[in-house]
Amino acid sequence: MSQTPKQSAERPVPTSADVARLAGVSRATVSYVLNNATAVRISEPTRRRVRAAAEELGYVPHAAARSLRAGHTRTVLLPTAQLPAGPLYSRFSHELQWALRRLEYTVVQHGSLGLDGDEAARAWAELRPVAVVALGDVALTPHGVGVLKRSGAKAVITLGQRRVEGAHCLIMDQREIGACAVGHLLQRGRRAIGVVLPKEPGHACFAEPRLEGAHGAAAKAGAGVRIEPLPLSYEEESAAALAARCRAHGLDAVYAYNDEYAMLLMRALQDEGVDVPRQTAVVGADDLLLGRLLRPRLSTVRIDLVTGRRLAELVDRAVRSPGTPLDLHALMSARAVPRDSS
Amino acid sequence: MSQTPKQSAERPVPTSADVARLAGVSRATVSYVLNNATAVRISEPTRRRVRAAAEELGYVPHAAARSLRAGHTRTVLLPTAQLPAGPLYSRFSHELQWALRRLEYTVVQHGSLGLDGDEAARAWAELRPVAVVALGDVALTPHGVGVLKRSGAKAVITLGQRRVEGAHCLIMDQREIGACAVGHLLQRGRRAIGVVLPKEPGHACFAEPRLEGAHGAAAKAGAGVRIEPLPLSYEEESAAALAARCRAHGLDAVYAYNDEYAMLLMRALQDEGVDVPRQTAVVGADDLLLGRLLRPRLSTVRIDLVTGRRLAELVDRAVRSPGTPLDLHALMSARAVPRDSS
DNA sequence: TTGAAAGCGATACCAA
DNA sequence: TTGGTATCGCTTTCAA
Repeated sequence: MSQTPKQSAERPVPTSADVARLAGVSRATVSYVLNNATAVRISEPTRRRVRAAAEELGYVPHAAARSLRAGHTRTVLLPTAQLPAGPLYSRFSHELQWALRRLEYTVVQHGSLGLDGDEAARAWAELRPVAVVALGDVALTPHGVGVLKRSGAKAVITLGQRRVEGAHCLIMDQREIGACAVGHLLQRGRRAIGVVLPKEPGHACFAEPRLEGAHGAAAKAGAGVRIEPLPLSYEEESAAALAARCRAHGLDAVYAYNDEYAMLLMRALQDEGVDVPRQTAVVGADDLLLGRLLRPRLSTVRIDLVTGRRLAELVDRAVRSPGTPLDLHALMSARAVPRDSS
Repeated sequence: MSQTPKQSAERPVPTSADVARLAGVSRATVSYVLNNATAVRISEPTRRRVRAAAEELGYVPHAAARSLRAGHTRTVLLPTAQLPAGPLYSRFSHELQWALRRLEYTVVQHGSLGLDGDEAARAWAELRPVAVVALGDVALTPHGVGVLKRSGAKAVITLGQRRVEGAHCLIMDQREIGACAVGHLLQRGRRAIGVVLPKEPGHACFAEPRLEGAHGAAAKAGAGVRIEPLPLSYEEESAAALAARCRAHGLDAVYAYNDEYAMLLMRALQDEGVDVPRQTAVVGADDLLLGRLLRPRLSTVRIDLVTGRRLAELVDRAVRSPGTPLDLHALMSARAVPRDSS
């Protein structure tokens, strides 16, 4: 009857004014009804008319107009690094997004794409996000933080190694992982320890601090301990070459960055005729299920990361009461899980 | 001098009017200069004054205001499923986002969070996305597509099993993978074939069509071929139990959904004393590097997915010329990679 | 070459 | 209880 489904593809988006016209009320009333405004009492018949009109026209409010008027958004911006890292990280990021959505935030992913830190911050600020959560090694300068805050960001949170002035910083000390792995190997009596550094660029921001942690643990153990950085790309050939070098270097243990690289290297060592763990111990990190399937079972470092949900709550708190510092202890913890490869 | 850095944290976001005031010009001129308008000639001194003023105030344009005025956005909305699937998928999704950003789109992730298909579509339409790319098994009805298109979406693209009326549909036929795996096993003379179905919910939308494809291949091979669905959760205990059942069922081959589940099951079979591939062949899918490290090396189905970059180009084309159909052949292809486990 | 002003869509104040 | 209207920040025609 009153519908015109044939034109539906052509008809432009109805606005609240269209709804008002159809319902025979003012735009103000439409707004009150559709937003369930409590400060104003609208009669039940009017409410019904408005709702019916909105329904009939297929009215959908315009988020940009609303937030322009409101002066703020519910956008949480997640700057994304170039390359994805492992499964742990990817799960965490998904969890975080899901939890933020649950809290009624709109999640916007935004890579910097070669812009330098401050240009990127400017680009992000155009969206007027209420919060920015920088996960990886995203370049964020104090100036960038200032731009974002001035543009309305209630919270700028970084999750990483470095502390950035002006931002809430949740430090995730990857060094602990390297220290943990090497600590374990030292305890097992190993003294010449290789540390794998993935050649794939996305891993650098994790790999470097882990190596640093390894060095730290070695230094603490005193002289007579050697740490050897070992670049490795995620391919069988590279692993085979490295396995040969391990033997040549006389290493009696390797901490292989994470379980995937560890599995790769362990296989290459075995193919090279090296007895694991007798001659060379191998330790990974992440405690992947797959590591348990190898023989010998892969020793690893279990990383307990804060859940995405927990971080989302923190973001929410920071947004609601800016200024108060975030207290997040135990953001990340690591502990060695000895199995059979070390 | 003219700066007031102390107040920078308090000072509200400068608008183009502030820039205009400081530069001693009108807002129109500011807009012209900052957008490099070609239709209008502004004198060089004026340009300089405007730029300097913008710089000094730290002016950042307001994206919402701009798109409100423009009547459209550059937002591409990616509805996200509840749970992340494997590494292939995750890499693809990252690639896509990156490529879209490169094409100057703003990527917004937006889960449906328990809303039904049409409510979700309404929520998405509030953002007035110029395109919607639904990757997984996102519930999108013809009505939902209508809402989105009427709200200004130039392209609604689904990438999945089902065709949705009104949307550009890129069909990714997962059945091909199951068919490929089972076809390979049949060729190897196997006749009683188990097909693993992950119990983890995020995989259902891939697993079911793969099973269907397996059935199809079996049917084509004629009678005497048996397909047995095997639920498995991603844990060692579950795998051990399943391995025992495999033996009891007298299966001579298993297609294990993907390489991760295959690795898990293969180990359980071996622990159970089953000779792989002699007694039971095992095939995975995804061609993960790790599968090659096992002994026997894991046979697999290699899946060649369209690159994220390619899909991003397609989205861009659909946005620029709506109406024209998308031609994407070879969206996905699968082929068996026989190694030693089958 | 520049400025004044209309208007994008939604909201909230003030009157009626 | 409801309606008129100013406003958010920006772009773009039309005049000057």
